[in-house]
Amino acid sequence: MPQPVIQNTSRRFQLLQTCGTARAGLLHTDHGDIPTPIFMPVGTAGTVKAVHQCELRDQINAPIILSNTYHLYLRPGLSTLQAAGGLHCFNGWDRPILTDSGGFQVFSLAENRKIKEEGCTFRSHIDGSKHLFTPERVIDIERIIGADIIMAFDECCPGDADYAYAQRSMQLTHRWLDRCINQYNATQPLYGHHQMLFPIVQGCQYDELRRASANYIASTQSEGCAIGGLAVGEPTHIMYQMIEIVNQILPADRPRYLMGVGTPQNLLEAIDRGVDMFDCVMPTRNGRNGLLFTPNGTINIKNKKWEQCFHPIADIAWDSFDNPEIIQADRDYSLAYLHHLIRAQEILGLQICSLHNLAFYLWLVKTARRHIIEGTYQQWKSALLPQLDRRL
RNA sequence: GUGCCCGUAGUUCAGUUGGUUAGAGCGUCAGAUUGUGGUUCUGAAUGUCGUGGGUUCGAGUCCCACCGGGCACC
Repeated sequence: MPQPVIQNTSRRFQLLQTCGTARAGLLHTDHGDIPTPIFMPVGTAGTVKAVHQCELRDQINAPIILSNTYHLYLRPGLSTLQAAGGLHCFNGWDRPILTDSGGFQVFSLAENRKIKEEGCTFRSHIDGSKHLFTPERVIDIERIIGADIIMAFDECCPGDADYAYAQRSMQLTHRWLDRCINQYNATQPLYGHHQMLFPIVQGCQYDELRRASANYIASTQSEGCAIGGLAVGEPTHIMYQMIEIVNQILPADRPRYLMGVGTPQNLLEAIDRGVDMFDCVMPTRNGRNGLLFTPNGTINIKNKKWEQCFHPIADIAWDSFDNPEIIQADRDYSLAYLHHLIRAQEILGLQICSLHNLAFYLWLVKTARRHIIEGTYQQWKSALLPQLDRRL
């Protein structure tokens, strides 16, 4: 049986400039354009935790957010999402959305999973009920959610898997991808805007498998390609090596999305190796735990040293960096106050840290993009990396 | 005034017929967190065992006095 190919695709990605292997581009969706490289805030349950849509839009100008098929399917459920007219109408976000397929939850909720050729059975973390995700079912669900970019259903292999397991897992992911593509071709968007299907490269930490998977994904004619199964326990230099191998194969005229990554340093290195899109829970989850990312290093706001530091957040976080778009919260609130809010587990503390970190991540990719266009990316990266490693 | 109960880490408490270096939860101080459960995990610090005396090879534990808290009765 020949490998199925995605139909009704068009050129939605413009590669504008390269600097070494780093790329600056523009991805067009029916809900707006996305400059790349880009970081996509994670909004698992249809909301970026602790952040208002208006803050995402007006204060930090996030062009796209991510949401999760697995979580939305369980709650609020498909009938509500369909009745609402899709997730854009439901949550009021009128810019692009990307939905993850639930493949990662199969991996991360390992106790409850059972993977078969047909698909994956799992138990709900909410009420313990049993469910079956098949590639066809996941595409149907992603049609109902209505994101602009939808991810194929894959198996995310553990970072330390042996070759035999990694190979079987990759082959299963490819067979599931064929079924995703067939279902995608056989169905239509429900809400009148185009949905791009991104397949996912797997292959764990094995060069040969990564090459095979990248070639398979490249031949699908998809409008974008994702790299999965990284930052799952393997050493960082292996991750970078896998990115290099895969990006030598993936077509240059399509955006490349590195799933679930990562630290600010990871982003800079991956951008340098030709990655265009990122998502990660790190800025929001670590923010809720009181860790602030800044261009001068990280701040653990829970540390006693901040107890009576009455300077505005911006004075320390953005010291010696010229950023005209510093969020108002960074100017309004002191580190001492934020220290108090986080220790008192006040909701406002989670909001400030989450928004601050997302603002920083978006500043990082925006500034990276400017330096790619100006041809100074590598120098800028080399100067910034040691700063990011600092602890304030 | 009399009788009874209690006093152990910042806090709430455990601590065997007296037996190695007195423990736990929470808190504190740090660290981790990579396609999100405001989650979870890891490490560290912290004791005049109310005070003083006694018995004993050995006392948080038994005895006496005192101090502090609580309850009941007069």
